[in-house]
Amino acid sequence: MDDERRKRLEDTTRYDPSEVEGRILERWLDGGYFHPDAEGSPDENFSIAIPPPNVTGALHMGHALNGTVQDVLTRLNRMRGRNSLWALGLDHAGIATQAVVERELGEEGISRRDIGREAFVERVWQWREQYGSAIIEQFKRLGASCDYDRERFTLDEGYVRAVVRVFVALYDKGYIYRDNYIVNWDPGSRSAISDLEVENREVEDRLYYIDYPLEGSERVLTVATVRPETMLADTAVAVNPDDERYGDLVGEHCILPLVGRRLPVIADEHVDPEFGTGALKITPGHDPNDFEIGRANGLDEIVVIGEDGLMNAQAGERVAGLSVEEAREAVVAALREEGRLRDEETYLHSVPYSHRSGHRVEPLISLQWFCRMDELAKPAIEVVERGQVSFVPERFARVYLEWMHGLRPWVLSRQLWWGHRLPVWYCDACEETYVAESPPERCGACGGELRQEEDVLDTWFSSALWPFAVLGWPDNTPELRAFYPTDVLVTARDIIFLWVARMVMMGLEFAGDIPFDDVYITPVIQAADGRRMSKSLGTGIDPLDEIDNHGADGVRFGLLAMSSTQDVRYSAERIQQGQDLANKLWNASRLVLLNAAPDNSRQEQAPVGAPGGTSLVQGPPSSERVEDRWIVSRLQRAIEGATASIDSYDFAHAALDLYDYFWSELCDWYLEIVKPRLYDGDADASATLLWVLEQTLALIHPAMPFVTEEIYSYLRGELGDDAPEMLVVHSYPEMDPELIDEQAEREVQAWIDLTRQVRRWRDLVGVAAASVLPARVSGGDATPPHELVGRLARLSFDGAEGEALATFGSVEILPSEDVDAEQVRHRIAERRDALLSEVARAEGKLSNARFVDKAPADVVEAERAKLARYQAELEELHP
RNA sequence: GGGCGCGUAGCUCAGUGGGAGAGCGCUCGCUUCACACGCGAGAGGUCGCUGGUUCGAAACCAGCCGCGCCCACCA
Repeated sequence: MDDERRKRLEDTTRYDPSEVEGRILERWLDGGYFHPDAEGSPDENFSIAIPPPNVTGALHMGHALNGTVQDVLTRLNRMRGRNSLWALGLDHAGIATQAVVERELGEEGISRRDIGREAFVERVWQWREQYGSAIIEQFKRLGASCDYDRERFTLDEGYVRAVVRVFVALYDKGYIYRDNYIVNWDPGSRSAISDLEVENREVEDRLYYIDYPLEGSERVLTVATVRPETMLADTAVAVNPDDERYGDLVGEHCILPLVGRRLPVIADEHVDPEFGTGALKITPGHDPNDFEIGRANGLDEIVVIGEDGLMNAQAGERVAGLSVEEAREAVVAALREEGRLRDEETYLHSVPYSHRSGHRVEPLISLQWFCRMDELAKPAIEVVERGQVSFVPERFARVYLEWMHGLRPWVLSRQLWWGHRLPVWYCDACEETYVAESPPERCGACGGELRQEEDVLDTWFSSALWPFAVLGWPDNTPELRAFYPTDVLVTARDIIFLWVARMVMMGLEFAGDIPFDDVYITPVIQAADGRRMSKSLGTGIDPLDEIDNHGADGVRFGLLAMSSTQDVRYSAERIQQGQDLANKLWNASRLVLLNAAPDNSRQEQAPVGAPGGTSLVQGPPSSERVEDRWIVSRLQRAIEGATASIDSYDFAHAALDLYDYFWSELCDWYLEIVKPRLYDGDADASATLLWVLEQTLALIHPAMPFVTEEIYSYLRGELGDDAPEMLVVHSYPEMDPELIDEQAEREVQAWIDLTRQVRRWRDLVGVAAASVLPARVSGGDATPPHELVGRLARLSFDGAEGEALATFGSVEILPSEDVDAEQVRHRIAERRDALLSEVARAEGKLSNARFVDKAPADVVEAERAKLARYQAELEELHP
């Protein structure tokens, strides 16, 4: 370390993330550490495909958590010597992106239709060029070690080929087809949307009871509906086949009020006799349920609401051109006028809304492209049932499987401009349809001109190909060969159906293998008050602000520490804890780096041949001192625990256990114990400290990469020339059972217990903190560990005499003017009471014959040992 | 209607069959030569309720109460 660096280390008593993070990131990027060669096999290598953020996106807490988790896994595996790729890219996000650019146009007072499709799409591309990399820069600030040199976009030229290839193949298999079918129509985006893009909201509506007169009779059939305007498209009335009230009417006809159409009365199981009047008006054109009934009974399908959300000509002169709401009022008014409205009441029920636009979904029959899912689902179900793809937490596997078993066809086409245009061409002259990767010049049947389908694909169609398309499929690229299948998918539970399930299906169908082995579902981070984090509610917290205020390491640690198998509330305290930890790491390292005297003679045994050439340069220290063996042993425990936790995706325990090891064991005890030796230039202490620090930094690096890398830049000079250039490619510590030293652990734990007992006693009897109390070792000299306990608990063993005030093990505290005798008596009385009650508890348990007989022997034995300990302490207690 | 998850210290959460834990907050004491983003000590809990299983339950089982989420075509 040169003088300037040393000076800086000495002067910087507070770790400043904002000064460090930018230049560390730059060194990582310049070093190419995130850009693996496409070599080796998927089994040897490690890979993750990032859930591609929307180009319109800004980093939110979900990304921050999700990104941190993926980065921990990627960095850990990279350090383990596996060739590791975190594949990066952005999603074109059809509706979202189109909406952003449309809004921008709107501010200029123009609509997308004013400028036309080509110009509009051009405009979106411009927008993407200008703003589309914002979120990528934000991921960098988090420290995400993605491969920024292999960025993909779901509308890249290669990606388009992948989408077209898949569409055509599914069409050729007969899975993709075009049909007139009832769909969820979103009047907001003016497009069909899939079932998954619909959310149900509780809404208070009015339920109207309408009399439908029976043909040739005075009787009426009363139906109940919340959508009276759709009666204009009614084509039947249905009753339950077992409903005795109406059994005689099945086969008869009603006359539709206002319209006069004859409606057959049919019987259908779907009708609930308990609801309303037990008679259901059937509107196949505007209700999914009625649509099914209609198809089953061969009913006419009439559509009265257009894709513009207005009543169409079919609805009749009276209401044509009106909005749905206006039409409802008009229809109700007309019914009332004709005396057909029997009753109305308020009614609370769930109503479909578009997840995207927020508009109330209008079910209607429309000509769209669909994909059958049943065949694709079968193998995707099997791989999860077999555990070939496993979910963490496990319960999500059931969620996945339940959904997969009831899959309905997927509406693929969207009436948007931004997206993958369907590879479908029509000949207007002869109505021929061509579905192909590239269309023929002219219609093969009649020679007419071909016109490409205007619709684009659901964004999730291209997303479904992500794990292999991001690696270059359909080309047989080196990346595909080296990194597919990926190891793990890290995502949120709300897109298990939309995305995860479809990736499994498409991966199996087109890439010939599962897309990932594990699916780790992250918790949803709620606002601190338990509400959803959202911009509109004002409950969102910007991760970038948090990084500004607490550093990326603090944010990462906090997110890991607060994560769980269930949803969590955002914890500012955990972030602060992470920031404090970074500072503590920095300062503890300063202590070591500024005082350790490296013993270069110990650097010869550099293990070679570790994968990736990133071996530890120093072997473990060989000190015989108990405390040195203790910290080395405790480090092994920390390695074992953290590794096991991360490998089972338990990030909170990994983070908190590392915190505990570092702060409570390494700093609070080992550093305090070893300080005098360190200042004296003790070679064993220095060697142990440097080695433990190196290991600890490596251990914590995946979670807190910046601060550990910064410290490593100072440490590296102490390690010798073989040390890896940067910590990011340092080998990850492995637990060495040889270094576990139970005897040292017991011994030092006893010192710690003793020290704490003395400190507690001092505090309770009110001794001033600075006072050094006279003490004596019963039956011996003040040798270690008493010397040590004396230093840590401020005792002096300088041969004073007198009757002991208190005894802790072999340490006797002697009277002095600093101790208030009255307080001591009081304290002793309290302790006696506590011990007596513990003794009573233990004796009670042990005198219970059933306990002694039935409990395992070791449990009984442990209880006896406790009792003995309490009784011994009682005897030692001074009167 | 079905399913899932959760009720543990003032707050946010760990703990899943043998003496109730962490972080923050709180109290007391410390400018102890790495760190006041610090050091030492402490207070604080009928583990939602009721029953059951067990020698022993915060944990396992059943029921109930409360909260949250997902799925579902009762108009």
